[in-house]
Amino acid sequence: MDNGERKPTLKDVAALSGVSVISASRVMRGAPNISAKLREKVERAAQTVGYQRNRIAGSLRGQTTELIAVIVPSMSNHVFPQIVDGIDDALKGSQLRLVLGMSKYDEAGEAAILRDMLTWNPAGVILSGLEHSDETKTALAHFTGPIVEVMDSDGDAIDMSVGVSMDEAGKLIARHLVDQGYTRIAYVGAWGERPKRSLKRRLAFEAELARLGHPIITSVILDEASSLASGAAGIEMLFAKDLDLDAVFFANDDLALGALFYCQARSIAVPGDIALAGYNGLEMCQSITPRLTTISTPRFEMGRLAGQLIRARIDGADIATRQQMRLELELVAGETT
Amino acid sequence: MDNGERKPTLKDVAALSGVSVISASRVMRGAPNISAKLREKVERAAQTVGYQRNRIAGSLRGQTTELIAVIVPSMSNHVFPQIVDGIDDALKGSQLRLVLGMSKYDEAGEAAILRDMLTWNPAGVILSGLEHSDETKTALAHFTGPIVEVMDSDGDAIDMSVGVSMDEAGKLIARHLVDQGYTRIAYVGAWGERPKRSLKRRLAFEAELARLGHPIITSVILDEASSLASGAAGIEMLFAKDLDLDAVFFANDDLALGALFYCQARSIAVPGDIALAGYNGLEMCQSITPRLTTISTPRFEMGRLAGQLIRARIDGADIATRQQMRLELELVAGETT
DNA sequence: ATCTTTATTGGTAACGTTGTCATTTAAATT
DNA sequence: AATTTAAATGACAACGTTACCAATAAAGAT
Repeated sequence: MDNGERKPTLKDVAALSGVSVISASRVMRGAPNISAKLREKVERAAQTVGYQRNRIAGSLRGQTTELIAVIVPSMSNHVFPQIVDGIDDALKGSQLRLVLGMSKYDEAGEAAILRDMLTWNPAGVILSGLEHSDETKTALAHFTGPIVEVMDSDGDAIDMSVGVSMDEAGKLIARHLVDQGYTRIAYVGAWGERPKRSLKRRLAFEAELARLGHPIITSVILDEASSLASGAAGIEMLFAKDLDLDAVFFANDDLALGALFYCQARSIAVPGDIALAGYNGLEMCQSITPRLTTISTPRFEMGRLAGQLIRARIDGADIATRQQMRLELELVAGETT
Repeated sequence: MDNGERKPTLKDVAALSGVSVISASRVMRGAPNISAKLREKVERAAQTVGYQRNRIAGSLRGQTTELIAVIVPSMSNHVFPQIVDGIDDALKGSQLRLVLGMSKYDEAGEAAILRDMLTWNPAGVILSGLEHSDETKTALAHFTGPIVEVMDSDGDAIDMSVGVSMDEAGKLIARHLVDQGYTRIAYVGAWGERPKRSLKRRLAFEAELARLGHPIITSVILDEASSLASGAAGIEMLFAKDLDLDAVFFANDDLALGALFYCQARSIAVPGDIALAGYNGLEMCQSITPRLTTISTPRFEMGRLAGQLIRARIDGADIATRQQMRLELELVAGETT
């Protein structure tokens, strides 16, 4: 595969087509004011020598890349892949590329990855959530490109943000459960409440329950990561406490589904014996019987908007539209509550 | 946040610490043979001016980046995110970064993204599957770094590969169903059998069924993407044909689960009325009741190995170990067959 | 036919780093 | 103490592109 020779450069293309290097450059990157004749000559020469642009060189000269740094907690999760998919969708058709890093829900990890990514001079940065370590903020202090924080809308963005309200989510579910007549309500979280937005959601949930006169009976926060298995473990733990609960809200659908399957396997009636609700609105929730009550979050859409904001600022560069977008949540009442 | 000044460079660090630029460079990238004194001076100066490496410049000079181009079909899928997670895991601790692209299951799209990515001079490339358009192969013809194709092991790799055998998967399920006494067996695929490896799996499945004396009754290939909903649509379509089937193998777990939920919602007994089997071994399969029979694929592990191969070749550069790794599949017999 | 304006092309330098080779300094050997 | 070897530092050039400005050619205006 390797013919041993070095890659053809603009110089080679220029030489072959008998034009200057700078003209070849202009043709290759589609700059304006190029005659058809010249364009054709250069394109043929490029074809012949097998020229490939060198974005590294271009980026050095131009002092900016077309790379977007994206840092998410993890990909083993149903949420972030869809965010990334949305970002990619928004970037389609541009020359922008995603550089991906995973923080594993660790704030120090996020800062380290971010610092590394900034050495590539990205054109923009996308982070998840609004809570970041001081290190992260310091690293971004001298970054001049657009920054979008995605997921959460309750708080101040470093630059721009696209998210949903954790506060609203907690309240929505609390009201729904009380409306349905449940009074002895519990909560199950996981992974030590990382990221922090799950904590915000829980606090809003608990506050609203209290306000409605049915304060939370107990909240269990597991150490393990969210999974179907830990959801099952969570509800088992609650049952063991013998608290006569009638409803449980879980930090996410994975946990809630795990609990639902746990109940189904043991013939515990849902919602007869216990009502269950989750958060995220995974496709799964609407396909199973009974359908899981949950809050549907616009994951793909958040990613897409984040990508669009970044792109708009890079392209148009027109205004430093420092904005925070809050998207709507939807309570999807299933048959588990 | 933007203080208006340009970013500090090695020149600034060198000036402040009173050493040469090249010495500052050596300290910053941890080159050998540096006196403690010099190192300390430089590091303090770097700290003071807030120096950040510029990998773009370094990459131009060194004619190589530390970027790994990864192209997968999509992220709205349970398979590829885990592959990516595995790759990231393997790259952890190195300076290598993932640049991600999505082909949307389109071969022309793959080639276009790949060409674009190659303009960034990546150190390595990871693709999914072994089937690629000529354009893709042409684009890679002059690429000198390591290339790993992940997912599939039935066929020739461009360079290296890590995958499982589609042929074996098809046979495993065929034998299992026949062993269990099923004789009137059907298949449901989706998304027009993209990527091609699902086709390979089906053909092996059909061939093995025929060999065992119970040729496939019918194979339905849906146009829509795989999802729980399309799985339900698939089995509904089969029932409508009134073929007196006793088992169905689905192209993946999403489809199979969709079919299972469809049956559960309609009190169709599984496996009494119809047996169902999927492919991938998602966590979900083992949590529901009845547990879904499926073939478990080592997704994270495939990604991890792909990352390790790339990393080994880049680091050690030691041998052009042109290898193809085939990982084991495991039939997970659940209660749906 | 001459003068402007605009479209098209070219030349030079610079982006920030590091490979290569040269030089100086320190350590080891005779 | 003189010589050899190794360690530490430095100078220079080059990686391939494009921003900036200058020059030329074409088109339009008078």
